[in-house]
Amino acid sequence: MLDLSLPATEVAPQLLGAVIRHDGVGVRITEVEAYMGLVDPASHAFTGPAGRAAVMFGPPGHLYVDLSYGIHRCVNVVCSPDGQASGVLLRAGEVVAGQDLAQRRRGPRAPAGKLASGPGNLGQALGAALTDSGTPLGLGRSAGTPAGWRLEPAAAPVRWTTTTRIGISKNADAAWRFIIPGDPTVSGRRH
DNA sequence: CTTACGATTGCCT
DNA sequence: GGCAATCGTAAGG
Repeated sequence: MLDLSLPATEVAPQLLGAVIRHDGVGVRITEVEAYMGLVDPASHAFTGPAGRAAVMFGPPGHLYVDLSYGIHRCVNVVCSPDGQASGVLLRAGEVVAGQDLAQRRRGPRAPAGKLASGPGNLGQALGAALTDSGTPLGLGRSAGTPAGWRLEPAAAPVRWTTTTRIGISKNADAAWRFIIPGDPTVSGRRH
């Protein structure tokens, strides 16, 4: 049973194999990272609830979308109870619905099998915008609502392993990256 | 108000 | 393997 009010390090492995859907595209998640708020210098919430990180301190089950390097939209799932901040960054996945739309968003040169590999690419494939930050994430299999954000928990637990996180300089030793080993859509180093 | 800096990507050598 | 692109924040004057 998926409980987003748990700390991100607990939630992260449970998101592997889950499917996130938005605006016509569905992605089966294969790579995530946990960010632990006030106790994690690498987290955007490390400096407190001001500014962009405010949503991270809000209730769990909402989105936190961040602009990276001026270009890329990174999609996070807010975890921990209201008032506490932690979140799971979705880094990569396999497009399982809306292939054509995802390909159009990523451009004709993007490899068809890696439309959502890498945090920026995943955000682009899903059509994530900065204004989606703070949006509630619908939980469970979509009954009929085609629009909006939905998260379908994994049907069965998947095998996973941990590594250190990618592209950060602070708290770089924490093994808070979770991947499905051997999956071809995982970005960057595979261990 | 001004400046420096990324939870990255893709093109170049 | 190296590096430029690009813009919302956060930090500093």
